[in-house]
Amino acid sequence: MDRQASGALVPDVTLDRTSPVPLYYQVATRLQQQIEEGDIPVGSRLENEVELADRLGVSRPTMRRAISYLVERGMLVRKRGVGTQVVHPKVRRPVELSSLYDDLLKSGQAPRTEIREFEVRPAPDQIAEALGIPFGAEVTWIERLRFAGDEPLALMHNAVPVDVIRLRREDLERNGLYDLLRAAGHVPRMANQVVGARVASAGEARILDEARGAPLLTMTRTAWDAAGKAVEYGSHLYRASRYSFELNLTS
Amino acid sequence: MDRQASGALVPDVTLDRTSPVPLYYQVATRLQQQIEEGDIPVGSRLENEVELADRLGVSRPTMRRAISYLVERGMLVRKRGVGTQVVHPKVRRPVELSSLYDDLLKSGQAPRTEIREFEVRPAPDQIAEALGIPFGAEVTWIERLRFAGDEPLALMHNAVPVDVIRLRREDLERNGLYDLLRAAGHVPRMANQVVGARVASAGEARILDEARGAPLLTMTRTAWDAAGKAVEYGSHLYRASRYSFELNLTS
DNA sequence: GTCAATGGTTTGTCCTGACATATTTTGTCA
DNA sequence: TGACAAAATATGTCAGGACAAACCATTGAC
Repeated sequence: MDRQASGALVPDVTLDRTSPVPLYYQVATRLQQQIEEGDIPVGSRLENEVELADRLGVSRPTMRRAISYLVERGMLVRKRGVGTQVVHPKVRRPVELSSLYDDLLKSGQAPRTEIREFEVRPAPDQIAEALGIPFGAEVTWIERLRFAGDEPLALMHNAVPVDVIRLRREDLERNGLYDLLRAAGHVPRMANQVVGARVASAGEARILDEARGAPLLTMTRTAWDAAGKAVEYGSHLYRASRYSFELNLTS
Repeated sequence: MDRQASGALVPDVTLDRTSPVPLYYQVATRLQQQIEEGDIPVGSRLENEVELADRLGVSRPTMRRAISYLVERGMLVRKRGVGTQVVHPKVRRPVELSSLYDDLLKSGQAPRTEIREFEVRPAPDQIAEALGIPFGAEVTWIERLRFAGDEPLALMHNAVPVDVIRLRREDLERNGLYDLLRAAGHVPRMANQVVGARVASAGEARILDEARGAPLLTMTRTAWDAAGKAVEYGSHLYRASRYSFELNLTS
């Protein structure tokens, strides 16, 4: 019997030690590729850490770190005394903080944005509190109507502190708010969302091209960047007939 | 000038090296306590890793691991060349996979459950597919009406594969489904949720004590345990007038 | 024949040591 | 005084070794 029997064969990978990309990350990325492409089948056991590290020419801590990375992302499961297994792809999808604009782009629909209101003004108390900024601090206040194709989809209200990013109307027409925030270095990393439902008022129904009394999804959100700075407050209305939230959660 | 000036003082902690609890976890837990109790103020910089490790009598990798643990939970932020800072508590809440039952308990309301249907039967094709089990495999099928106080709150439908847990009607009346799953060793770790809205049919309105046409929140969810085994499928209806989802997301 | 002990395999934890790299501060020179 | 260079400081990465603990399968005793 030979060591190969102990686990699925992980193909050799070429590592670049001169690259600024960390070794553990290179290993993790190749491993992920091979899993996604099916070179390492779902449910199969990997070779043990020591052998793997040996064969790839890295130390065991580095190998462990690469594996840990994939374990945290839900692709692998480790069991002490047993080994490391590839889990089912269904469970693998990463949690993502995405905006409606991103979602539409990904699903192949053409997002279009009509800006109905755009002004810099002091934040209302309730919003200042949600953002954790002083009462009366200035924010950019936006009302946008988001279309998918020709159909209106969502009526969105946002407040962004002016010291986070100086928004311009033109940029907002072409890009999603989250793209602009990311580009400005304020990557949204955490968010608190409340999702509810109510029926449309007459005015809302007219704007969204729905009947009065139609069900609407409501979402209010506060988002923070990695440093804990509040970057966005949003209060949105979605047509329930055309949109629903898809979420992937991890404990 | 003395080294103490380099960062906030982290009080000494007592570590138990004979305990089965890992050192890094002991360190992380004490650190978390001190942050939560305000001993280490929000926004302050910690001492550098080497000093901290030195003073607590652990190696730097162990210290780093403890800090990394808190960084992943969003309590600390590290910047290379700068230091480690305590972030604002608002951002800190951990992502949790909780059930409605848990949520109600936490918010101090008294949850009560009326079981309207309970049977073991072959899974409908659509549900079998969501769970990733063979067509016709047996599941426990449940319809429950959940009350908060005296008011009906949600009408819940669930399917749980029989090989995951053998549910009993009595247990479900006293406990939430997630508690039972946890106790059986199938801790829900990942979930895919779709949240939408629609108006109540006449039958649904009668059960939920709402008017016909009242807005309802809909949620369908599939949950998996750490090993990637599907443990639960749920399709729920919530009264929008009495309930909304609160979510904490991390990228 | 059944149950308990045992040994091998594998991951989990922890240590020491070293060098790399990003950032800020200090110091020097024009 | 201003700009650039160098040093100090902090986290990031990587190696190699050692022991602990959980799990599984086999062996052995009753």
